[in-house]
Amino acid sequence: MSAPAIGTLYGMARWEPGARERLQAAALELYVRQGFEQTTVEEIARAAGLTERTFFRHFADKREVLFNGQEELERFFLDGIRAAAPDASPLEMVAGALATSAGFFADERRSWSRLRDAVISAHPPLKERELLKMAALAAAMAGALRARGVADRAAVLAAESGVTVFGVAFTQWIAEGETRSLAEVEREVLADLGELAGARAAKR
Amino acid sequence: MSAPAIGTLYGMARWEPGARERLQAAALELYVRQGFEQTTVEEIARAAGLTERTFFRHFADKREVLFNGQEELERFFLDGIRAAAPDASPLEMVAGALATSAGFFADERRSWSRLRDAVISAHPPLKERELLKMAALAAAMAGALRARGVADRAAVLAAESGVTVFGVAFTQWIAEGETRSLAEVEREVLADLGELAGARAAKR
DNA sequence: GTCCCTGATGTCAGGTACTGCCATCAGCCT
DNA sequence: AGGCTGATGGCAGTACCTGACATCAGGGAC
Repeated sequence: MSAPAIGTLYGMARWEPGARERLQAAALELYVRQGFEQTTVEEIARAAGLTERTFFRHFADKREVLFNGQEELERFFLDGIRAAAPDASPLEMVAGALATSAGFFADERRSWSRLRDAVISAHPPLKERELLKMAALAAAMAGALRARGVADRAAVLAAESGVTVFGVAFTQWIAEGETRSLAEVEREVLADLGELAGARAAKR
Repeated sequence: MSAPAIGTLYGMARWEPGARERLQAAALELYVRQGFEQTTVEEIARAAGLTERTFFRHFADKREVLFNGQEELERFFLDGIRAAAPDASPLEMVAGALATSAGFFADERRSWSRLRDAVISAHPPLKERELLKMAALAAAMAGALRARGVADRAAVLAAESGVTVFGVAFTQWIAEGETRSLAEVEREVLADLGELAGARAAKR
């Protein structure tokens, strides 16, 4: 259970460290270059200097290799909800989660995110996995909201709306020419949603 | 391209008609009885009196066999949007789509829907496919909203919110003991969403 | 009636994703 | 010195899915 000695000064490890990261980098690169279906797991593994068998020890399947920081992202969102004011409304808690989550996506990540998103959007199997991750995120947020005393129905609706806002904001954040931070865009989209729900006469 | 003679009085067709439906019924039954992963396509095909190869002529993959009426469901939603009043707000158009869509789920379908939903919810691969279908539905609705003059951002938000409401309402509709129609439940959930977005001080 | 076309199905071969099981072997601990 | 640990490799096997070709009843053309 102790952490392995990675890159000590006194000797090479038995294997090149960072196998997992090498696999992820190789997979993204290959998926971009030649498409998801045209890339075999064997190919990815060899590009990372490993075997197919080892690939499946690090990732449950061929898609999962592109979905890593999920637990961490989830932690950001949940922390945001837990840090909300005691008397905040459900949507305010979600707004807090969105604000916190933006910390996960620093500006340096933008172009990498753009690349990754392009690959995922271009391949339905990858899109499916992403949707599942987002659904899990929404479910976790709903749980956190319930833990804060929000009623069941409201918790689910608020959480799902939060994920929707995140998705729309994220798409805008990686759009060509967009320079604002994710947090800024999220605030704008959230405001749009409020306007949409509040408007009774406004169209277009 | 002409319709095949199904069940004429003058002779048996070369093959038992309704192959597609038999495959769907067999698949659902087997998925329920022994689980999705424990069921092979070969098994489904044999249960329907066909071969594995024929299964894949009717359905793109092992999951797709449970997702059939997608185009029809989509048509219901889109018709609802197209039928909305010219001066309706985006959310009102979505409300119209929801109301129309409820026509797709007559009360006789409720227990079948419950069974199908239980299987899908219990198996992540199936859940993934369902999420993809719902995302496609949202995208189609957003397109229909844009065609009605709704701005891009608002169209996407309204469409995604509509799908969220549909999902929550559907879950409630198939809940044990629920007797109201889907349309009624949808109205309630939609009202809850409005309350959530409009409330600035209301909690729990 | 004969011929040919159509279309749903079957058969077969093959590729790829994924899994179970066992072997290997550097580094660490005792 | 010896044994344990843990990441890896090798190999066999199952199941998903596809392409190519064969089969053959029904129906239309003549």
